[in-house]
Amino acid sequence: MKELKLLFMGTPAFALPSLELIRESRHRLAGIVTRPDRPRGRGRRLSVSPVKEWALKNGVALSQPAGLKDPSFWEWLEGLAPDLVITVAYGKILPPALLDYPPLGCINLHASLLPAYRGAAPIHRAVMAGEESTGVTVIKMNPQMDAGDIILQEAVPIRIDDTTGTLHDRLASLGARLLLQAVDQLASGEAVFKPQDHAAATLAPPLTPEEERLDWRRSAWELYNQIRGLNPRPGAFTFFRGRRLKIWRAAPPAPEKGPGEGRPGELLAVSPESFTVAAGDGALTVLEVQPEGKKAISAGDFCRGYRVAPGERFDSRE
RNA sequence: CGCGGGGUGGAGCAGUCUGGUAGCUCGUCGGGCUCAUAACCCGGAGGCCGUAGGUUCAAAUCCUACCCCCGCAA
Repeated sequence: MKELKLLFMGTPAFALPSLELIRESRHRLAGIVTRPDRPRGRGRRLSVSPVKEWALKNGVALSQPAGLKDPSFWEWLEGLAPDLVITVAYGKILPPALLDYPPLGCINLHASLLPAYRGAAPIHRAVMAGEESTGVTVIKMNPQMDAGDIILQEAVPIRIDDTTGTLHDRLASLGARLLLQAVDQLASGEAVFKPQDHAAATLAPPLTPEEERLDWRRSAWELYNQIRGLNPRPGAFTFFRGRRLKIWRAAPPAPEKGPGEGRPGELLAVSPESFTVAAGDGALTVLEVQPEGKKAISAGDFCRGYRVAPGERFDSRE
């Protein structure tokens, strides 16, 4: 099997297991491209991507081009002359010139069973939709987003208590193995390319703040899936006593709960470890919350500290 | 200089505006009651009120600076 010279493009933590496996592989990691540092968070401090940190720690050549057509980037790229470009959650579309540049092309690891959930937020959206399975896919990239031919694909069950966080970690490490397998297949010329069924494609665009808002008229199950889909970030929110309250964790709703008592959003019961809110269908037992400006606390601490009593209301709006 | 909330016994909060004995729901320890308990009753321990300085007869509370935590927006 040929040893390939690889260029890796990625930005968030999802890419790290892939980087680790590549580093340990027979192939040569010649360079890493990640998004430029940008002012972020409170106070507008400069943020460094997880992939950049990894590159610095491991001493791999790094480039952070503002645009992938920049002459300076191309100078850098031609100096490396990679056989294959790998992208894992890079965050930008690659221009055709770049797709065509490496002899073996560009491949991408995506966290869904393509053609389902094309786009930036496949894990969040799969969990929020209550899917029972998802997966990872390695494709040969083409000019359209996440639409290239499939090289390898593997399904993963979504457990009832999975959050986006737990699923993310499993998909990242499974994806890393699948990615490396695909690289090996390309190196040996054994890779098989299977076109996607574009008619079956669905989209997973970035989340909007509005999608983090809990609407208590929805069913307990929909709310449960929304909450775990938004954990560990950005979190689902509601309003309590006029202030924002994030709901970080809830219990899976009881299987058979009809149109419960109480109006949607009404606090039905308080226990030492949780509180239960009426939903449009059934009721949701909340386990962990975070008042605006405070740290996350257990639902029990919340009820004790804030003297929460049945009959109070959670509102979708302030 | 993006906007804003907060740091009070082990946990979560009130008290700060209107300075004057450190409070609430829990936990914990000891005792009692009960077939039983997330039960109830009685009693106890545990706090330099984020740090430093200032004002004052007196500061958790007012003023100044700093440290730390968090929400929104990007």
